[in-house]
This record gives sequence, C-alpha cells and structure tokens, in this order.
Amino acid sequence: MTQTPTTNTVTDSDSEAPALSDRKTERRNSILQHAAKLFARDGYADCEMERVAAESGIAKGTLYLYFRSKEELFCACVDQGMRELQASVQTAASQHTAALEKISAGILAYLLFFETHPEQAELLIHERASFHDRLTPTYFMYREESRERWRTVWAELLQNGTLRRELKVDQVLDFIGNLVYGTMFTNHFLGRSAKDQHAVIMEILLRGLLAPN
Amino acid sequence: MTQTPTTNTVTDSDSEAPALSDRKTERRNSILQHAAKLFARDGYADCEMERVAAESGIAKGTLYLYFRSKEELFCACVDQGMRELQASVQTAASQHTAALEKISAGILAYLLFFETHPEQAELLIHERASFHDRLTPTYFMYREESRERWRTVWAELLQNGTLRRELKVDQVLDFIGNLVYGTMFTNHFLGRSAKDQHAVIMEILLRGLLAPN
Amino acid sequence: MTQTPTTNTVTDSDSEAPALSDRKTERRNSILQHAAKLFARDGYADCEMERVAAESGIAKGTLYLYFRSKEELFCACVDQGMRELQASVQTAASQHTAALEKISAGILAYLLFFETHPEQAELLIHERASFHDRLTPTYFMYREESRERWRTVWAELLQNGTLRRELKVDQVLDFIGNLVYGTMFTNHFLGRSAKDQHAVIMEILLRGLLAPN
Amino acid sequence: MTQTPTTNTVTDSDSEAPALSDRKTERRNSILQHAAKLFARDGYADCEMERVAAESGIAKGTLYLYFRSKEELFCACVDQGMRELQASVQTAASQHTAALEKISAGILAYLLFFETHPEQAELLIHERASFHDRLTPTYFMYREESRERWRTVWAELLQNGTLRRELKVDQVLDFIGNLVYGTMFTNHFLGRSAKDQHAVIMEILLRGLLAPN
DNA sequence: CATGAATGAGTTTTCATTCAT
DNA sequence: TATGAATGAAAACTCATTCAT
Repeated sequence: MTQTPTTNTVTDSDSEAPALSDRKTERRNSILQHAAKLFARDGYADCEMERVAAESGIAKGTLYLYFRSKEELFCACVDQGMRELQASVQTAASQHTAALEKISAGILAYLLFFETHPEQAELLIHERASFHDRLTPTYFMYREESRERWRTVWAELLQNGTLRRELKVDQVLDFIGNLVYGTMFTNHFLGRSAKDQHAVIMEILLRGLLAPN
Repeated sequence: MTQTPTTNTVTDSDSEAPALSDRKTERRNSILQHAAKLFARDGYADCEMERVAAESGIAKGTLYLYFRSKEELFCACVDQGMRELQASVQTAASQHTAALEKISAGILAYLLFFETHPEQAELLIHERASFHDRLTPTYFMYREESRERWRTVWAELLQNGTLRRELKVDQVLDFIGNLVYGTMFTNHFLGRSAKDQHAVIMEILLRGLLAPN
Repeated sequence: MTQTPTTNTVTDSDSEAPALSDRKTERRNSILQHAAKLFARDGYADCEMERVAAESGIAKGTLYLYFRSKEELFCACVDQGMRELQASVQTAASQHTAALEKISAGILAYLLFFETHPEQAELLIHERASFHDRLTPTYFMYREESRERWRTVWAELLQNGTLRRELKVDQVLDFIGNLVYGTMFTNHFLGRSAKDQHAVIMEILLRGLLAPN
Repeated sequence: MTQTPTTNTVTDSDSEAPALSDRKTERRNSILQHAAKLFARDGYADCEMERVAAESGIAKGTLYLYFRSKEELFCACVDQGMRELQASVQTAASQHTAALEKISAGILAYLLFFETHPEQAELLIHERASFHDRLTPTYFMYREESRERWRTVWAELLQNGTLRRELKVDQVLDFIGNLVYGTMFTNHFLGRSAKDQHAVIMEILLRGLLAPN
C-alpha cells in the first residue's frame, strides 16, 4: 500500500472538473457508489480495482479515466459520504426553529445516517487503517467544519439562560461530538438502533444522571 | 490477508500455555510489546514479521516458536492491551469506596490508559479493518464483560436515590460507554488530553446541560 | 508444495478455452514448451515460475494470465506430452495395414518419442513425486485409453490364429505395456537407444527365449 | 533442496561404522524403517526431519547423531531397500538348482518384494525426482551389479541349447530387466498382484506370442 | 549421548497501474 | 473514450541444521 502522505482537505462540493458531461457525472457517481460498498465490505487492501470496475459495469482501464488512483477513488468515497452526512444533518436541523429541537433533530439524523449507510462507518475505519499518515481523518475535518455551524446554536442557548452558566460552548460541542461519535460506532458494531436511544440520550444529555437536589 | 473467521473470546488471564519458563514468558512479552508498537504504527498488512523480529532482537523463525501466525500475534497484542486496560480501570476504581468516586476514577483511568498507550487505540482500528469478519471486535467483548462489574455500582446509586428514578441501569451503562469510547478516539485523533476533560465530562454527565428549573 | 487432490482426467484434445486468439495460443504453447524443459531439468519444486517466465520471454505476472497456478502449468505440460505421445504412436501405426506391423511400428514410435522428448520421461517421475495424492498418474490414464485401441488389433491376431490360442488379449496388452514402459525408462536412465533394441524386443516378444522343440 | 552432485555407489553390506554398539544399530535401523515409510508417503521435500524423529521416538537433534544430513538418511533408506531386494531375490533363486527355475523364482521374488514393500517403489521415484543430478539412480547401480550374477545362469542356458542360438545373453538380460521393472511399477501404480501375472510372464517370455510354425 | 530452542534462506501469487489498439 | 493484456514489486512461513546445556 502506498502511503503518500496526502493532505486531505474538505472538498468544496463543486471543486470537481468543470462541468462534466452528464454521462460522465452519472458514471462517476455509479463508480463511487459501487466502490464505497466494496471498500466497506472488503477493506481498502482487499478491494480490487478489477472488481470495482466489474461491479460498475466498466473495464478496469476505464476506472482510471475517472479516478487517478485507487487512493483517490477511496478518498472520493469517504468525502462523498461525509458530504451526504452533513447534508442529512443540516436538512433535519433546518426543519426546526427552536434551538433545542434543531439539536435533537440533528443528533437523530446523524445516528440514522450511519444506520442507513453502515458502509460509511466502515469507510471511516478503513481510512484510518490504511492512510494512517494523514494528519487528520476526513471525519474530523468535517466535524470541525460542522462545529462552526453548531456553535451559534449553542451560543444562543447559553446566552438566553437555557444552559447552565458555568458551561462553555466548546465544552458542550466536544461533549456532544464525542457522545454521538461513540454511540454511532457502538450501534454499528453491536447492531443497535438509533431510534430507541435518541430519547434517552437527549434526556441524560440535558438533565444529567443525578436526581435534582 | 487471511480472514479465517476466528471467533474471538475474552481470554482468561491465566489460560496461556501451562507454566512457560521464565525465559519464554519474558521473551513472549517482549515480542508482544514490540509488535503492538509496530502494528499500531504501520497497520496489520504493512507491519512485516521480519521487522517485528528484528525489533524484538530475535530471528524471524523464532517468532513462530512463540506465535503460530501473524494473525495470532496481532490478536495477542489486542488481547493483552484490553486486559491491561481493564486492570488499569479496576485498580483505579478500587481505590475508592464511594460509588460516584469509583465511577469518576474509572472514567479517568480509561481515558488515561489510551493516552498512555495510544497504540492500543490504533490496534482497535486495525483489528476491525483487517479482521472484518470477526463477529464482535475484541474491545466490545471486553466492554460487555466489564459492564457486569459496573452494573452493580450503578444499581446501588439508583436504589439509594442518587440517580433520577426514571433512568434504567442499562441506559446509563450504554450512555457512558458510548461517551467514553467516543471521547477516547477523539482525544487520540486530535491529540487532546484526558485530564482537561475529565471534570467537564463528569459535570455534564451528572448534572446535564440545562440550567436547573 | 500444494497437494490439492485433484482428479486428473484425460483431456480431450479440444477442450481448452474456446477459440483462443492465435497470439494467445502461440504464446501458451511457447510457455508450455519452456516449462516442460525446465520442470524436467529441475523438478517441480526447484523450477521457479520466475525462470519459466524469463525463459519464455514474458513477465512473471503474465504467466498467470495463461495458467492459474504452478500446479496447473505443470499438469498442462504432462498432459500435452502424453497427447503428443499418443499422436506419435498412432500416426506410426496408421502407416501400416498388417496388424503385426502396426504393433511393431507403434512400439518403435513409443520408444523413439521418449528418446526425442526425454523431458517427458522426467515429467512422469516428477508428477508422481510431487502429486503423490492423485489417484492415478496421468501416464496410466492415457495408457488405459490407448489400451482400447490396441485391443482390437490383438484380438484380430488372436482370432486368425497368428497368436497362440491359450493367450488372452488382456494378458498380452499387459505384458507389452509393462515391457515398453520398463524399456523406455531404462533407455532414459542409461542412455540406450531405441533403434538398437527394437528388433530384439520384437523377436523375443514374438518367439520367446526358448529354442523350438 | 540442496542438490550436491553426490556420486552414489553400491554400499558394501559391511561398510558402516566399525562395530556399532547393539543399541546404536538397533536405533539406526528403527530410524531407517520409519524414515523410509515417511519418505515414501510424503516425498523427500515434504518429509520433515522433525516427524521422522518423532515417529522414531527420539529428538530431532539425535537424528543427526545417526545420519549427517537428510540427504544421507534418504540415501541410506534407498540403499537399505535395494540390499533387501537383492537378498530376497538371491535367496529365492538359491532354493532351486535348475537354471530356469532359478530365473522364475527370482522374477517372482522381485515382484513380491515390491508388493510387500511398496514404499521402496516410491523411494526409487523420489530419489530420481529429488536427486536428479546423480549420474545413475541407485536402482540401476544395483541392477548392474546383479546383472553379473544372472549372466552366468543365462550363459549356461544358451550354451546347453535351451535358448535359441541367435540370442545374446546381454539382450536377454536387458529384455527381462526392462520387463520386470515395468511390471513392478505398473503393479505398484495400478494395484495389481504379482502372483497372478507370474505364470503368464514366464510363458510369454519363454515361448513368445506367436503360434508355433 | 540426548535434547530442543534458535536460526534465516527461499518462492509463489496478487493486483494497481500502464499503454497500445 | 474504452479496453484489457502485460508488468513486477512485495511478504509470510517452513524446516534443515546447529549448539549450548
């Protein structure tokens, strides 16, 4: 495995080749979809380009017209997934106006996304395992980006007195980020369902474990 | 990569070969230590047995007198790590008598363990990436085992009214398990320190985010 | 050495991949020829695929586009050889009409074949040595097949009174099969020539050792 | 496999180390016996010294106190076998006084020996396969040696008019040598029995296939 | 004499990538 | 554009032999 220490950056949604023909875009997406499934199932090393091509209904050589290398293809899969995750979460949040409801909806959407796209959870693992050298896993790149959006929501709650005064926004963001991240992987590995947990998570998160007084 | 669908079981601390000579035990541990470091650094596939041997100061063939295969060696590393993790956490908890203090100390010890042994965090990832077929990652095997021990602690807190009546022990165990798991990985990837977070984690965990009333 | 207990069957002359392009067929035959020579010279284990490729003027990887494994390549060599042997013998026999002349010509062709293709004698040995598990050596598969063709020739001689009445066709077939098999190997090992012996063999075979009366 | 081009010579029955203690001789023979069985079953390369030792009830290192190397052990097995073959044949022949009866008994003993000791047939194959470079297989060394003994028997038959005048002793010796060699291997591979064939072999050998006149 | 722990050389096969058609 | 034949680097594991005890 070649581990060229590529720096990974959050790809702007439209940074691809300028105006791909419809045919190309369609085929590119098809490849991406099949590749993600296979990478997730077999791991980076054990996923053969040959099979990705076959599964996508094209020849091996053709693959290289769309992605310069296996590594680039893999990264495109992860990136695509993270973009979809963000879209899911934001869409869910935007359905609500109340800050706490935005937050609750966002958490649920996050957990549901990985439940619906379990291959994305696997890809996160394989990325770290195979591209160890990359400074920061793609997931955390996106997490940081997303953080900014949520920061304003929490800041509002802090200012209007909904939250306990002594907390700091960054602490809250960290706490929740870690909680959902851990919950997602546990669900994935142990086959637990998001729906069941969501209410409890929100309950403990907001009110804590201790009995009042 | 050989993916013989081995069932992994939590190894009893003393189930090894019956009474290895001191020399053998010592050498075995040395190998384990060096291997864990290299597996963590390079990943399963990219960690060559040749190098493990060299690093351990023995010949390649000798490695195979102690571990039947690369896979077995790797698994022994993970297992060893998880055993040490458990020992760390239990030792820390046992220093205290009050349930809440046991819990707080246990969480801190958990986070500190992975801060001190970052290779163990990596091994967990590599295990999943390379032995995808194993039913349950070793970490979760140990997590389940550990769960039983903590259940009694929480049960006591619930019965004596420290915790809110409406919570269930299993919900609490899940919540905390997910929280520390996610926190540990975030710390590992982003280089954050356990000490700084511990107080905040306990604070939010126990009292929640919302201002009282 | 992999000893997958493959059942070996007499390959129909035309059962190969359906219509290989000329280029492929040509290259396949070239490989077969070089491989047979090297397998014979070095034995199965000591014949490296690398060298077979080099000798055939192609890259190691290319070898595997034509033969799935070393074992398959080896077996193809043996099979090819046995097919050529049969062709040689049958061609020689078909030049004659008289039964005894057919037989004599067949025996001579058989001995000459191995004299011209000494590597085939070696391959028979290496096959047995390395693929011990195969039920019946390829040679004997072909021998059985060939037996049927010769049975009719001998049956005729028996019925028209040329042969001694008390003999049975199967006994004759066995006797001659064993005789030429042993003679061939002796010639091969001791460097004796077929031509010199042919007359004597036929003489003793037909008239025996004892003086008449 | 190391192929040091050893020249193999027919070992004089008493050329071993001078006067081995009974214990050593006994153990040496035990090793020889177990090794022959294992070499025959697994082939030279696949027969591990470890297993030979285990089967012989001694430690691996001890093996090397009796045989300098694997090659030497193997050769000793073949040699031992060939000596026993000769003894069998000579003993059988010596029971008779009439030349033809000596010959008939010798041939039968030869075929029966390999039927009783099928591992010796295998060893002959493995020797050639693994020690390709040796000028002449051990079998043929012994065959040449034995030839001299039989030459006198046949010479007598030729001189007293039992055999056809036009035959030469060497031709007869070759013919029979090849015949029994081929018959022996066929029996071995196809599981045929010596007894059944012996009468037919002698019949065809002595009187030929053709009806008289 | 006997042991068995330690050594290290050696080879098949896969698969990402290229490039002539 | 699309194809797929050709390339060649790369690593686990075995086992004969040695030698300190």
